[in-house]
Amino acid sequence: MTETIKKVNKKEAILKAALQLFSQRSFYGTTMPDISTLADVGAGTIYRYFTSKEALVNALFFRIMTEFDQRLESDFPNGMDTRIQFHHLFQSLWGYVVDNTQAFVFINLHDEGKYLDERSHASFDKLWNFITTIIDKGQQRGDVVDLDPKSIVSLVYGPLIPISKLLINHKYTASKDFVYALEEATWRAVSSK
Amino acid sequence: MTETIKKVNKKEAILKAALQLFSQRSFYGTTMPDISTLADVGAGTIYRYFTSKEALVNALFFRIMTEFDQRLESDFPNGMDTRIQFHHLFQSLWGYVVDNTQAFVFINLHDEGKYLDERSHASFDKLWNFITTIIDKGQQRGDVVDLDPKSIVSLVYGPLIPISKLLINHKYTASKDFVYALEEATWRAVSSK
Amino acid sequence: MTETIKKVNKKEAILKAALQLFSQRSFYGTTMPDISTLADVGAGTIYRYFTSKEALVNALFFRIMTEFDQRLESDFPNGMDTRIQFHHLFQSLWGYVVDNTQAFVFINLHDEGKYLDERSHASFDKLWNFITTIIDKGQQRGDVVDLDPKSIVSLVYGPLIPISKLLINHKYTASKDFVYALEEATWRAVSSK
Amino acid sequence: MTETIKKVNKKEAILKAALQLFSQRSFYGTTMPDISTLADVGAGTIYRYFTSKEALVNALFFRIMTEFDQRLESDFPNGMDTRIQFHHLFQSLWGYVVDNTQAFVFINLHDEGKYLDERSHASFDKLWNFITTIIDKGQQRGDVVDLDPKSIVSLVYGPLIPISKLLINHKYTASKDFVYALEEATWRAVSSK
DNA sequence: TATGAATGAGTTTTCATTCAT
DNA sequence: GATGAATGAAAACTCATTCAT
Repeated sequence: MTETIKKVNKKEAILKAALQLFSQRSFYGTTMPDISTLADVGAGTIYRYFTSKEALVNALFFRIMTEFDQRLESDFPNGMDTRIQFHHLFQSLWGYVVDNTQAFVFINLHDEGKYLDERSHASFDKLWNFITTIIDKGQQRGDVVDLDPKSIVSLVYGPLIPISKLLINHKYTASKDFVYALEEATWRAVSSK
Repeated sequence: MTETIKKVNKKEAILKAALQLFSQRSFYGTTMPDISTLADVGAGTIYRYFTSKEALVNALFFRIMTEFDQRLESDFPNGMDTRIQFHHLFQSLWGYVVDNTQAFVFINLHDEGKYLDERSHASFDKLWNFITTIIDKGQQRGDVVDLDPKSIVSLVYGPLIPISKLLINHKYTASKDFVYALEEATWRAVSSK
Repeated sequence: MTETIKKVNKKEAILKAALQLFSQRSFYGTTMPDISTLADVGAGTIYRYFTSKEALVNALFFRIMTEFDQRLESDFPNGMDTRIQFHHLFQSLWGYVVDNTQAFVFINLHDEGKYLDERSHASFDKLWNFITTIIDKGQQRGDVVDLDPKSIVSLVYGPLIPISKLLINHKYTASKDFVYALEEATWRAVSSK
Repeated sequence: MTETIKKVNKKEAILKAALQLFSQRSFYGTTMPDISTLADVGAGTIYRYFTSKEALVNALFFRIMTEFDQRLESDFPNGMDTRIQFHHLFQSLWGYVVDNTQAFVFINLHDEGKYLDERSHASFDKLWNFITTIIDKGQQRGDVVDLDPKSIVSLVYGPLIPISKLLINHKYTASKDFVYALEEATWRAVSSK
């Protein structure tokens, strides 16, 4: 029992430390001893839970993408109005970034890393595809402007990248009202009229 | 003559190789031999032109930011209508990214690096401030929506980040008409009316 | 226990190897791989105990000077006759050089090195000052010839430098009687009559 | 003519710069670019006069030892009284060290270097043997104390080593009277009576 | 199971030497 | 002859990973 809890705690401590350091210093800029020190475990202990540094980033990346995707997909108002769906999408996207800024920074710093494996790439694509599909359907209904779907996703997702950097550096705070105003602005860009 | 040309060529070859590798593999993921091999110079030669690996990224970052900023600022229609100014800004931004995709990817991968020196940071801030000022003035004239200027800059600048990754991977092509349509969409997001 | 012993052994093995190589080939003429090979440890292991090559010479220099100084100062016949004090000084000086010839060669090869830190310099000065003080007091008592103290110290200490080189190369052996005869000769040089 | 002078000047400039740097930083601590910069010649120019760095130290060492030896041997009062001969030896030794302190420091820092060739070693031995022979003859005449000749040479030569370091650092000045007093002290050590 | 000392391959950097001008 | 840019072998140092405890 205590054993299991401890085990979980160590693994979680390692993942937490890794997230913090990878998002601040990038994959190659972070050393395994850095992680073990921050996680307060022995250097060798990391290798009990992850076979290599690459395995560690991949585990982290996959977990984060999965959580992120679940946040977007859970309670998604399927079958409802495009505007309602967009509202849900936008708010869950922003909600995730505000609550998990470090994780979002981590994603955008690492999504092109050549150390990412198939599964990690797939988890990234899954989220991206989910958003694309929503946009797609909106276009089919004639509610969303007729542009390449990837561009439209970029209009929605892209602004979060510089903003997440501002949030991390505490140069920015996102109030509820603010996010609503941004949603309106983004919807103006994206809606067919 | 030949002397000077050669010298310039070596330095340029090193900068070109460094840009390519840094934008693909990041700063720490790129080794000096990687660069010297791609630039087709001896490993020691890099150190004739740059005192260290850090000095090299900084020289590259500063040069790129300066060129980028000049592109935005040159021929800027000062004193003209906000819409015209926005048009110029959007088109020069996109023009730069389309023509220098690698450089743009490089910027977004490195702008938070702790190896960047004061001058590099200042060159980044200069461009960001230039855009912010344009937005600011538009707001003062009542043409731009009343939101935190940093958010508005993010709405304009942010989408280019995922798009530049798509451009690099040839998963995307930006036609003239397309960029015009995107400008319209972005203007809808940003304009107060 | 075994842990501690091993640890001590590795550090000591490194210091021993460093002493041998530095005294034979000088600081810059000795490479870290040379040292690690002779000490029979991995190249990286040296850096677990010493932060840099400079830190290693300094640790070695300080340790040697401290031991040397303790040898001279321990059991020093304070308050006794100048001749007795000179006897003690001369014998402990020679005793140290005969027993630790390599260390003495090391000292004289490195005492002017610009890689030496404050502490190392201070440890060298401490020994030199100790000898100078003895000579000084002898002069005050009128037992030692009236010459600049540094010169007198040089008359006592200087001859050991070429002799230590001869000892190292086994071109010389210092018997007890021999050292007594040299003490007599040196005393004739140094005594006021 | 001018050519030849220039040539001589360049070679001399190189040797002068090498002497200064080698005596301050030792052989391995000095780089060829350091020397070429101080000599105010191109890096490649050194190789017109000396085939390698080793050849350069050896040329320098040999030249210095030869000059030093000539100073000792020239006008040596052969056939005269031991005391007179000792006077000449001591004064020419000190005269050389005072006039060429850097050269003397250079000698003592490099005489054991493994980069020295046969000729350099021989030039060092020649001087040492010259002194030894004088001592030897003095012993045969019964004027010099009966000790191993190498020890006696060390008594005469050794004190100059710490003193040359003091002279270089301007912590010491050797007046005529001073050197006479030191000669007296040294003669007391060395004379059989 | 957890540790962290030890390792050596790989990284950044230096420098003796060459050679085109 | 003189130069100094260019080189690459070798140096100092780092760090992912292993393994004895």
